[in-house]
Amino acid sequence: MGVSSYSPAETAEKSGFSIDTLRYYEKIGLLSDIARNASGRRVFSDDDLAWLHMLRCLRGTGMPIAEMLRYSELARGGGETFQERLELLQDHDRRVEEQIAALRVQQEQIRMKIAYYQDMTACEIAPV
Amino acid sequence: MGVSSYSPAETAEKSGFSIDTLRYYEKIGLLSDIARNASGRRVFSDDDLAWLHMLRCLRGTGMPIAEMLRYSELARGGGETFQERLELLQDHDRRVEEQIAALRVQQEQIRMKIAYYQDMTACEIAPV
DNA sequence: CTGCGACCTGGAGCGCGCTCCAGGTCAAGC
DNA sequence: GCTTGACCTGGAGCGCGCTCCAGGTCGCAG
Repeated sequence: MGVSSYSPAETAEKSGFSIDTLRYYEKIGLLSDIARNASGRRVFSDDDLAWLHMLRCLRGTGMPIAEMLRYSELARGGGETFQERLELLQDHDRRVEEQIAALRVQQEQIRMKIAYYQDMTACEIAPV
Repeated sequence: MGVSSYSPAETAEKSGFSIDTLRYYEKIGLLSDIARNASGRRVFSDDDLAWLHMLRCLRGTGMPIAEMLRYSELARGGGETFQERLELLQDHDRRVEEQIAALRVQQEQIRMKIAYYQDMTACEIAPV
């Protein structure tokens, strides 16, 4: 069972965001209500980590900060906003799908080039 | 049969790069020996378009400009550099593969969230 | 001969997403 | 009591990859 309370350094390590980025995200409103201890230092909870994990998925799949901001505003809005959050994620999912498809197509071209160079270097190594 | 000679505007349209980007690429050395007509305007050939297509694949799969520069230096080096070009592309291909795999994993998480919201909104629409 | 529009150049500016810095606070260890 | 080190703040700076701008040239249509 985890401790359910994490220092900035631990949170950075677990979330994959740097401490600076965590502070930045709090500043711009991607992270809200991060607890503080008596001396004003941030104390992250398991919920915060779960939220950071979600942010990581969104960023990692190319969602711009502005849209993540929209999503976190919705998340603060409670159950009223489930439908909107759903639509936002579905739109994003579609873009991710397109992104992967485009990568595959371009990767295929690159692999054709690789095959070409393999032929070329094979010729050099064992000519005629 | 194509005309095999293209204005900057045509080239931009066909390659998907903006005219400004084409100029920028020439300036930094990603494009070399672009022909000029009598009045100093760029004239792109089918070879140039093929090269731009390759650049598009590389950029589109996330290769940084610095590495594309390395690749174009090698390309200028002739047959001597096939082996190096091959290795560069193979390394990149591996990174693209990892990138796609990472996208898939994160997409899966997002889809779990989508499923969750779908349950939630289903409940709201038809409660109890 | 004039106007227009596509093009040229060098260089400044921009948007994004962090990343770094100076100067300060606090708690624990020696 | 003093040092150390993790943390705090507001704000400046940065790297990347373009994108835009001012001022100029050229060739063709009217």
